[in-house]
Formats: sequence, structure tokens, C-alpha cells
Amino acid sequence: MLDIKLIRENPDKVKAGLIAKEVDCTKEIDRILALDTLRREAIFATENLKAEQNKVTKQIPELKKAGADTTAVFAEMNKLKESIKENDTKLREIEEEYKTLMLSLPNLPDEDLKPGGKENNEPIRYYGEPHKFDFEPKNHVDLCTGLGLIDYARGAKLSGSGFWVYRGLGARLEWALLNYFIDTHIADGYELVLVPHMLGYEAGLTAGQFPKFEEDVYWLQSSEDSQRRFMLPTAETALVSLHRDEILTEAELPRKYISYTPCFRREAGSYRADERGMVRGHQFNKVEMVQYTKPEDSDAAFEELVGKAEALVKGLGFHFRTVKLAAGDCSASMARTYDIEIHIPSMNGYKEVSSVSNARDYQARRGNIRFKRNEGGKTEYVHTLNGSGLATSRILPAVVEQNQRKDGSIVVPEVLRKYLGGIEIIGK
RNA sequence: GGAGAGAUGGCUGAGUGGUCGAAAGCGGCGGUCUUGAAAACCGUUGUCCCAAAAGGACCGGGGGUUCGAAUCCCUCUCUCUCCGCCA
Repeated sequence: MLDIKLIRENPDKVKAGLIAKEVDCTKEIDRILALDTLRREAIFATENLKAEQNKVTKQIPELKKAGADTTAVFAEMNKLKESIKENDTKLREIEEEYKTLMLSLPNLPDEDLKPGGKENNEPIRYYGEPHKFDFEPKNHVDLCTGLGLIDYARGAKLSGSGFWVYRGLGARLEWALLNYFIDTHIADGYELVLVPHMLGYEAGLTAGQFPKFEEDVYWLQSSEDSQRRFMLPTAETALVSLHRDEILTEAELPRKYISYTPCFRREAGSYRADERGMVRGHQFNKVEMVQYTKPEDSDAAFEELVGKAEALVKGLGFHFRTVKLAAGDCSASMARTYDIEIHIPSMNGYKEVSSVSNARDYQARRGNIRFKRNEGGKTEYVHTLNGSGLATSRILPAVVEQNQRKDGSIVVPEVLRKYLGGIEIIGK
């Protein structure tokens, strides 16, 4: 959620910022400004009536004691009560529309981002060289199927298209990757958190997925509306709600969390040919990093998270590039996003394997997540940041493709071997 | 699944219709005393809305009754106890 004060004081700047993000919210913002005025007028009117009510209410016991006739006073108060009710109803209507619109506004992009979409994304650094083969490399689907690492057919049998089954060394390779990520994060001082995989509506609202993207997640049916839950699309949704409606102390910041979860996404629409296999499934495994920081620390935290994602990719021996996303390619909740992309031979070019974002106070406002300053005791919103560190669904295919040998076997990256009982080669 | 109890300020806990935003204790902060500290004593100590004053809201959430609700009623959520069932 954006700061209403910012919108009020600088509506054109907000409009321009969102247009840079390729969302035109001019109408919404104008309406918000109108509602904001109405809202404050209504609050003022209602509160004056309530003040009157409170004043008279205090006098009544004394009047009664004095034995005065209270009939006229009560009649007057009943009238007052009616007007308060009327005003409250009006206020509630205004606030409902206001809140809905406020929640629908995306985050403002940082000012240094290029406006526009994907085409304006800007690679800011490269690491290593694309892998070269002295033979015709196979794609990961053929490799994984051939080696019995992934069973696509049976995945589809169990749950339909977009699901697969990891088997044997494939499952162990997957698990090895997750362990490598988790151990690295723990060594960096992050707290491992295992969260529920089914979440309540408020979690989606705080993270910024709802109300706009309610159709992108899997909902569990329940006869009770209040019990309605959805399968988490990323651990970020859970981790960002961990401190919802809390006031942290300054000493508690930064909070550095990681969580492993499967992620469930509807991914409606069809796949492109180069997204065959496990690149875009309905369920995939991911280790997510989330930080809560003081506002002044979030830029440094962002760099830290980007660095951590890069280090993991580096550790696996990949060539990669880090891309600063243009305003319009950042997701709705985020002020700033860097993607880390690796080269997967069968996929013609670079594919995102990690996305690191700074939401600044956008999610904190939605979830009412604050902290108290030591100096002066002021409460302020925290900043929240998140990044994949990493998702396996693109990493495992990449590991398999890049490390394949002419005979169809796969060399296990050094860092994973200890998690695979020392196995160095898969196949043959 | 059945039966019951409960949710009050940072914490413990009183308050069952009217100067209650809320007793008391603990904790926190400031001070007196002390070479310093502890103890003792004195004072102070919630959040939010509104640009601010005035004012208003907040005793788990929402709704209702009433001139007036922390207090009565309905409802939801959560916690606890007992019984049953179960990985």
C-alpha cells in the first residue's frame, strides 16, 4: 500500500511513477483523492456528533440524581444517535471504496529504474562464460527421462499436466540442491523457518498477491468463509506475514529468514515450447530468503540478497548475468527487482533462476508491520525484501544439461557431492 | 467430533451498565539517597485517527441492545481443560 500522504501531497509524482511501471492509475488516484477528502469530512462530522453525545451522557447521572425530568434529553439523544448512525454508514461506505482502491495500487518503482517493460531490462554484470560442448548436447527432458531422474508421465498420471515425479538419484539431486542452499544460508546467519503450506487470506493480502491475483493460486474449498485457505505460491507469502500486526524493537532488526517450501501456482495459459519439462510447473521446490529491515538499511540488505543468490549460482559452476529490471517488469508489490539469469543450452538464452526484490514499506503497510526506534520511540514501518535462494525447478535442468557428458552421464557439481553420499557421476 | 472455561495496557491481574483509558503488582524510564551499584523512597509510563489544537476511536474481530457498554445479547476467530477419535 502506498502512503496516502504521498498521494495527497504529490499526486502527479505517484501517477508518473506508476506509468513508468506501465500501469495507468490516474483515474484511481483521482478517485482516491476525492474519497480522502470525503473521508476526512465524514470523520470530522461524526466525531463532532460523538463529542456531543459523550458530553450529554456524562451529565445524565447527575440529572437523575437531582431528580430532573430526562424525557426531553433522551428524545434529543435518540435523534443524535440516528445521525451518528447515518454518518457512520456513510463513512463506512467511503472507507470501503477507499481501501479497495488503495489496495489495488501497485508499489512505486525506485527512481533509478528505467521505465517500461522487459525490453528495457538492463544486464548489470556477467559472471563466467557460457558453457561450450564438443558434442551435440541433449536437452534436460531427454536426459532426466533417460537417466530415470524425473518421471513426467507418471507425474501427469497422478495430477495432470504440469506435475512431475522426482525418482531415485533425481530426487536425491533435488534434495541435495535444497540442502546446499539451506546450509549456505544458515552459515550466513539466516534463521530457517518451516511454515504452513496453506495460508489464510490476510497473508496473501499482506504480500500483495491479493486482491488482484486471487485467481493465480489454488484455493482449498471450505464451507466456512473464514476458514478458506490457499496453497502458498511462494514462502515469501508466509514469511512476510510472520510479523504481521507486530511492532518489533529496533534491536530485533534486521530479521533474516529462509524457508523451504513447495510452491503451488496455477500458471494458467499455455507453455512455450522452450518451457518444456520442469520450467513452469504447478508445484516446485524453492528456498526463499526474506529480510525485515529498518528503512535506511534496506538498500544494503538488497545488495546482500542479490550477492547471496549470485554466490549460490556461482557455487554450482554456472555462467550467469544479473539483470536490473525495468520498472514495468518488477512485480506489482516491488519497488526494485534484480533477476539472476543463467544460460540453459536447450532454452535459447538466459532464464531467470532467482529474483530479488525490495518492497520497501509497501508490504509493511498492508500487513501493519512496524518497529519502534530506540531514539525518540517513534514507530515506523519496516522494509521487507525477498529473494529466491533458489528455486530448483530451473536449476536442476540446468545442472543436468550443463554437466552432461557425451555418453549421456552427468557430472555432479562439487558442492552437491557431500549431500549425495559422495556420488560424482550419475549414469553409466 | 462432544462438553465446558476464557481472551483486559510490555507482563500478571482487578473490574459485570454511568467521572473506567481502565485498580493493584511487576517491568521500563526519570529523580532522591550513594564514591559507585543494589535496596528504599518520589515521580512517570499504551496505541491509533485528524496538518494541529479541540476532539474522537481502541479492553480478541464484527454486529446488536441502551440516553450511555470492558461490563448485557448475537456471531466469528483464537487459547485452555475434560472426553472421544486418530497419524
